[in-house]
This record gives sequence, structure tokens and C-alpha cells, in this order.
Amino acid sequence: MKLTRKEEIVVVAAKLFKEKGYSAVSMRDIAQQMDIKAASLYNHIKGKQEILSSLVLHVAEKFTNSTQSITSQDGTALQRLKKLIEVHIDITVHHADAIAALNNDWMHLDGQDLLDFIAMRDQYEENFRSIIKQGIQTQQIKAKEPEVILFSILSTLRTLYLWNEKRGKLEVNVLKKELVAVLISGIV
Amino acid sequence: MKLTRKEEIVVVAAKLFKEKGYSAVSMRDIAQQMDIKAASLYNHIKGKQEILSSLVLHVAEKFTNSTQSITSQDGTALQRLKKLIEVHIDITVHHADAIAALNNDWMHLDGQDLLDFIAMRDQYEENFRSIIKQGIQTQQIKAKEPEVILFSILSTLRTLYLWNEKRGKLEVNVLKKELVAVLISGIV
DNA sequence: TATTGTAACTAACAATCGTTAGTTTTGTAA
DNA sequence: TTACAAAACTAACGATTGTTAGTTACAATA
Repeated sequence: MKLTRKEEIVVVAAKLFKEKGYSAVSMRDIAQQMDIKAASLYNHIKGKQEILSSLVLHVAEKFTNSTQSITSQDGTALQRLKKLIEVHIDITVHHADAIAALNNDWMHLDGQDLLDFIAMRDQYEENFRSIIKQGIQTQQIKAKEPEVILFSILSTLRTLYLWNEKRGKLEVNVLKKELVAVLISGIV
Repeated sequence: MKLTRKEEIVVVAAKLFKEKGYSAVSMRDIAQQMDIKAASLYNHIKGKQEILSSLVLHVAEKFTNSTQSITSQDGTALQRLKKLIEVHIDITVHHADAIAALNNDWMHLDGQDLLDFIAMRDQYEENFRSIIKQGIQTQQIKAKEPEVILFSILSTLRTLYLWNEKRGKLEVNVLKKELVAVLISGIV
């Protein structure tokens, strides 16, 4: 599919943000990477902030929608948890650069964009938490501190974008299978 | 113990870096937080870069030394892995802000500092990897992709600094015990 | 061929950046 | 009280920041 010029800018900017972070990337950096001058960017976007919010909010919605869909379908806690992990991997593989910004640069959103993001993030976390609690209640999951389990799994999933590059020959379905196994069954 | 003025600056800066990242924090921000003017900072430090390298390299050395010490002592792979996790938690609890910079702002180091950091990080990862491989060889650890196990555990440990604030009433020793259990034995 | 919209350009703006130079205040020891 | 060092200050520098205004090149359409 053909990208609009605006989408091209967002894609290019995402790569740069991933390397140095939003604040350390100038409009001139982005322009140079596209072989145009900085002022020309403004024919397509309103400003630097719009690049960030396009990037972050778009992928945040993906996460929110996916988890919402999983929690609304039926299934045991463990089935849902597995599905959640797989979906997270899918999104990561296809939007690695955007996820870098979501993880590291969300605090540079401003106004309503920032509020929207935080709301989505909290909702995502809450869905995750409720699945784990449900698993503990039905004794599918060992009764440990739910927060420790939540933190451990979420940390791994959120940092996955960093390892996806080195993933190399490891095929996506293999990655899913292995990661689900490690996160749920442990390593011993 | 009493901090030197330079150490005070580094501590204050670390807190700010954690919130917005190195690039988004100005010398005037740091100065304001200390109730002095930006120029006054230069009575104590050479520049902004020195703040970052003090912060990052100091805690990076702690990690390198700890893992080096663990791999040189004897013990099974699983004992070593457990110890590694516990040490990581200890350092995180005591240097949460510095670890934020280590995770998110290391790429803004320059010159020899950057090379030194990368060398330490690679060595740390390599030590970790060899313990896992040893565990697989001795069949203490289930034979999965070593990289997936390494990535999963390291991600959790590296992001721990974010959760340490919310840790709240969860005592350090409880956290250690729970996290070791989750990371090694899984949750089912 | 004339018109129009897209997308580039040059030039410049005010604000902020890290940093330096030179000076003054402050606290301590003789 | 004087002398000295530590640590603050004011003022300013050149560079870079995001952004705007006005203009030009080019392709498609009428």
C-alpha cells in the first residue's frame, strides 16, 4: 500500500525517535532523512507534536482494542493470557518503531493527547490485571502477588521491540510459542 | 553520609532525567531544582555530559562487578541465576534514578564514555547468557531458546526501576522471593 | 495552453540551549 | 578583623530549536 507523504514523515521520524528519543531529534534531522528542508515538512504536518501523537496514539489504540476484544470473548484466564501475549507480539513485530515511542516518549505528548494516552494505558493495564486475578481465583495461576506477575509479564512484552531486531531467524510463531512457555511455565 | 555539592547535582539531575529524559532536561531546569542559577552549576561540574556519565558509568560498574563476582564464585547455574536476580533487585532499589538513565539515556554518552558503557553492558549480558547456557547443559533449565529466556528475565529486571515506586508496602525481601519464583518457576 | 494544487524552496523569527567570563556574596580560619 | 576559598551571582556568547511567511518548481487537469 502507498503511503501518504504525511505517513512517510511519521515512519521516518519514528526510526529516528527510536535511536535518540523524541527530544533529541530535530525537525531538521527528520527533514534531512527525507532529503528535503525542515520547512517543507510543514506542508504535510502541523508540527513536531503531531508526529508524536500520530505515532503513539495510533498504536495505543491497537493495544486497547485488542485487549478489549480478548476480555470480552470467553475463555479461561490462562487462555486469555496466552492470547494477550500473542497479540502483543503480533503488534510489536509490525510496529516496532512506534512502540519505542510509546514506551519512551509518551510523556512528551501534551494536552488532551497526553490524557487520552494515559487513559488507554491504564485501561490496558487494568484489563491485564483482572485476567491475572481471575486466574488466581480459579487457581489456574499460583497465588502470588498479582502485581509481581503483572509487572514481570508486562515488562517482557513492552521491551520486546528492542529484541525484535536481534530476533533474526527466529520465526514469529516460534517466538510466540517460546515466549508463552517461558512466561507462563517458567524455565525449570 | 554527607554529599558533596557535585553529588547533590547528580542526584537532582537524575530525578529530572528520569521524568523527561536527558535531552529534555536543561541545565536551567537542574539549577532551578537546586534553587541556584544555571551558571553556578559549573563551579562543581564540567558540563551536562559529566552529569550523565557520572550517573550511568557509576551504576554500570556496580552491575559489572556484581555479576563478575557471581560468575567467579562456584555454585550451580540455578543458584547463580537466583543470586543474579537478587543482586539486580538490590541495586535497583538503591539506585532507581540512575538506572532510569542507564536504560534510557546511555546513547547520549559520548566518546570513550560511550565505548566503556557498551563494553560493560555487553560483558554483563554475556555473563548472563553463559549462566543460562550452563543451566541448559546441566539440564537444570528446560532446553528452550537461550535468547528468549535471557531476554525475558533481563527485560523484567531492567524495568524494575519503574515498578519500584509503586512497590509500596512490598518489602524488599518479599519482592526478591516472589520475583525469583515467578521468573524461574513460572506462574502455573 | 492556461490553471490549479502539491510540494518543494529561501530566509528569517523569537526562544531556548550549553557554556564562559567576570564579579560579588558567604562562611570559615587565622 | 582580616584573608581566603567556596559558591553563588549577572550578563552575555554563538549555536540550535520549532516554526512562519512568502515564493518557486512541477505535474496533472480543463
